[in-house]
Amino acid sequence: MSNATPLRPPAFRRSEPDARRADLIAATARVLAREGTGGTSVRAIAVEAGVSPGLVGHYFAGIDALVAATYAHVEHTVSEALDAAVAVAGPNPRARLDAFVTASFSPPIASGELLATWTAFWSLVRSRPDIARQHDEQYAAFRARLEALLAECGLPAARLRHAAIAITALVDGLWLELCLSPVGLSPEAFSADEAGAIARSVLDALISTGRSAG
Amino acid sequence: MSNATPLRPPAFRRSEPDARRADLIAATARVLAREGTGGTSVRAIAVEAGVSPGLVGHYFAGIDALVAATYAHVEHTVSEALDAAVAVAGPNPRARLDAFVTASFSPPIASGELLATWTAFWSLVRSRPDIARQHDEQYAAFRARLEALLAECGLPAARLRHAAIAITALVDGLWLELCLSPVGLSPEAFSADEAGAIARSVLDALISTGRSAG
DNA sequence: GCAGTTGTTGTACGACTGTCCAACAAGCTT
DNA sequence: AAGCTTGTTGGACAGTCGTACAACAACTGC
Repeated sequence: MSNATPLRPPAFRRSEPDARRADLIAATARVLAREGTGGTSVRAIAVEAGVSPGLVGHYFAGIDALVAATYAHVEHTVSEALDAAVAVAGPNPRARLDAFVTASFSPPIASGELLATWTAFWSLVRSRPDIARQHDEQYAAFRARLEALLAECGLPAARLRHAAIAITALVDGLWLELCLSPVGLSPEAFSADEAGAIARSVLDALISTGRSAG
Repeated sequence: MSNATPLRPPAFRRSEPDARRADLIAATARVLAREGTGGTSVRAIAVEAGVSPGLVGHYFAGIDALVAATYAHVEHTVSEALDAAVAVAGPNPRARLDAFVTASFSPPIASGELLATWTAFWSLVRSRPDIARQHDEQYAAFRARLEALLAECGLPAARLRHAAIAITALVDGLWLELCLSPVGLSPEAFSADEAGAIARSVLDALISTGRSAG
């Protein structure tokens, strides 16, 4: 007998709070992508993360808070992808703007898998003031970046706000429809390339109008 | 003793199937508006409609089918409101287009109460092929009407498709943000009037570009 | 090696979900 | 007035939901 108490592997591993939080958020994003809003529950997330269901409650006040944190994380990923696309576009202002909208309709941003995260979050905005505030902040940040890019292109300051709202809405609307109707499934659907071309042509129209008339 | 069997009012009233269907759909719309997506259940809808919960299953295959029917009905209402706005705008093509976008941001279309119906529907699109088809059809109809209005304005046929996609996305994006951030609650939020002005200025840019360049 | 800390487990709990169906009754037909 | 059709009821059903909590165990510091 070499060992009276057979040494078995640990039943679980401890994690640093931040790492575990990140794990749970990533698991939530995967479940939302795979199962959709309706199939996303505390238990499904716990299984996906390989932890006990009780742990979710230990790190997040509730399922709503977890969804909100997941939205914040996904939006952060999107922001980084957009910044990276703008950075590689070089110094030309218009090229940077084009890179911004093109990236908005390319993976990993334009992916039907992200849609459930957005709809789940939107469902909470109207009933939860704290989540409404989170939405406002993230929307404001998104619009501010677009305003900066438009300012670089020489758009007069007086038109910046409306132009940024317009392009944000245009990109959001195209992105939403792109996620809802992936090309190939429906005969009328437009492709990511088309969405980019459309957004760029609206940018053309807005910027040239601004220059000739303002 | 006037009556051995006291005559009591009927315990319930029968309805024509179509009328009852319409009642249930209207009740679903109200519950979605009041309680949000999360609070919308078969029982809540039955209470709102003043019927027994079992009746819901008698008329609709499931809660998903009822949500889809509610979406179809609300979108029909929206379409009629848009048509009415265009009709009263008179014969001038550009005035008709302006009326279209202005109405898109006015009651009863731009109302936060409608948002839950849309998010609930969007949540079903990716997992239910039949609902995806319904979305494609209603989106195509929406875009077709916009194409007709743009054609009246003299936009060349080659640019009609992209212009209609652009304006549809722009209006959708503005509408969504308008519902998510009612002006007054957030300092940066834009108003319905602003949304209309923004959409009309993009129309200006698109149409004038089309005329001068092609 | 032995506490002490605390991340983690697993389950119990009550409330709620969607679906189903046998019994009932409203209103039309005869 | 009696019968029939069928819209309607109301509860049963199995399942899932989110949350709470006592017990357990992995790791830290001693």
